[in-house]
Amino acid sequence: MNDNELMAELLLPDIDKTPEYYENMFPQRDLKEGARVTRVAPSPTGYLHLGTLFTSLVNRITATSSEGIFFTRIEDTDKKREVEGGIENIIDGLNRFGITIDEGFISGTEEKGVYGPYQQSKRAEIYQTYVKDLIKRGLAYPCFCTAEELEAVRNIQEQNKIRTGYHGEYAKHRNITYSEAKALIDEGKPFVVRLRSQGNEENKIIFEDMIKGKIEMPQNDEDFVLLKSDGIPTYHFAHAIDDHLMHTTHVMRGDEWISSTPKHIELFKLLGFKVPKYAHVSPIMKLDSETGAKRKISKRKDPEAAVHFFIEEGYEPISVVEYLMTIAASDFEDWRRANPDADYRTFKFNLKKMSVSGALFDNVKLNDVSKIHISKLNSSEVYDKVTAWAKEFDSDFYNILTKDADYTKKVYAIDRDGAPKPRKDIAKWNEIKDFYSYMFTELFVPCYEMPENLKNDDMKAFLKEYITVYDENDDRQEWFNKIKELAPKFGFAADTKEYKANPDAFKGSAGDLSTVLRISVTGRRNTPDLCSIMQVLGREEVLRRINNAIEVL
RNA sequence: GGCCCGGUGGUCAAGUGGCCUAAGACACCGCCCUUUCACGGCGGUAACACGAGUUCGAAUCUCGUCCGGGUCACCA
Repeated sequence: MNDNELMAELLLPDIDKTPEYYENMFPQRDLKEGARVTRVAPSPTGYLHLGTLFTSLVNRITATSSEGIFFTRIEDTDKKREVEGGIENIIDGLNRFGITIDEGFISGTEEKGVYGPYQQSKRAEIYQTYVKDLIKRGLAYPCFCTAEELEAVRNIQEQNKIRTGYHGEYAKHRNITYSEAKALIDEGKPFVVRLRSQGNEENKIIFEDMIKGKIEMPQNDEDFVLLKSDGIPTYHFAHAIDDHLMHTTHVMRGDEWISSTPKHIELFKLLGFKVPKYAHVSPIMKLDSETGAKRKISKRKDPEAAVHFFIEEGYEPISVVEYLMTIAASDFEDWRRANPDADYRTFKFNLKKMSVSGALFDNVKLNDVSKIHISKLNSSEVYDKVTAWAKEFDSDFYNILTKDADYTKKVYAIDRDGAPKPRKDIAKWNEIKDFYSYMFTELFVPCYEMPENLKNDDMKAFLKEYITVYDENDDRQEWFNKIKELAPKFGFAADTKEYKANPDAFKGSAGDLSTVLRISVTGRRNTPDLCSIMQVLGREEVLRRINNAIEVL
């Protein structure tokens, strides 16, 4: 055995397999020409982040539009940051937003597919096998530096304005010999395994990013860590091994990874792997309320960073996804207009149409997308969704809604079922409670703020007269005709045009009178069609409310 | 600070040297429709960061400046 082989045995004595073993175990995928294999590789450190949802969507749709595979892989190599239930949070979140998973973790506990395990903490032996091979080939070595030593070196580098990092003359153990290493290990010193980088900072590396285009950077020359002292790999190494063995064709990830891509490319080449295509996705930004600056959306500062926020607010998952699609593909909105009812998954997604710079998260636009979606739902769909939401987040409201399901559905049917132009006014379910409060006696709060240009006596007289002609069976036309017929009796114009042509001749118009009625019945100036509201409310309740108004005025 | 990436209306953006007197969407404003609101229709306000250069011609190519973002870990 030569020194490198001795070193490999010294460092990883228990590893008895070779890379070939795994190469044979995970052969090429059998997919059609051009099929793209993509993945999302989250760390189970908390809730599903908006950015993760976004990149997952992009990965998913890229795979879908090429009839490829989209899989999940859990990057749990950092025990310190791991959170209880982290895998469930993320995978269930993805499922909830309709991001289907072909392979890998498909729920918090179930794995699917033959390229696993899909959890890095369970792949230690695989990584170590490849590391051992690298050591044998003289491309990796042990480093015994402590955190303090590394820190000290960095300080010196900073003082002397030298690029920080473990490279060149600052790579203390780069030339360590077998016997030196053996002595240290016999002393029980912990070590990491570092790459013996073959790169040179003077040389440029050029790679084609599928979103950003050509990127030119200095080659990596840092002897970065491959295996941490606990034998678990760093992200960089795990990425190279996993995406090679799982045959990922397109690595699409957040653009914070651009700067380490030269490391990854060096690894792929040294390992003899085919370098995947890279696509770096721009982050979703937000305007910082304090500084006014545009910055990456942050889990700590922004509630909407955790995707669960949208669920709590009562957004439809599909609305959020559709909104994200408008950010992901600049031609998506045009497509959507041309295909208003098509499933977004049939949209032909093109990475080239992705924005190079980060988009500001636009809640107003999200609401617009969401309103359009909800306007297409019928009353029983709305009923199902609202009650499901309320059951989870507003139990008082849930009880009110379900007390009389048929009644509640009738409420949602107003201006919706069969309406030629359905209302576009609800963006999320938590708005419903307030929006329709007057339809539920438990929530109704009377309010008699009448138009200022009208006299109380006139309004009172009108309402008194109105209840004598009111018929709950009137259709929309008859209903309004009655108000129009009453109008002249009190000095109001029956016709709006008539009133506008000669406003001084009247106290107001029939429109003003219907406003009086509207406020009496609902406590609001603005509501959906009043005639329908009164029909749903029923004669008894309507009369009760009008009589109350007469009393108060 | 080094290294990357970016900068078109308030926002998302189209744009690949002449078709740009710069598209569209959201938001905003006005008018119309109208029982209110919403919807819908019509119209409007509003942008190529700045400076040089290349060119007959630049939002588009080059350089510089400024601004913004990312990254420099035994974190991902």
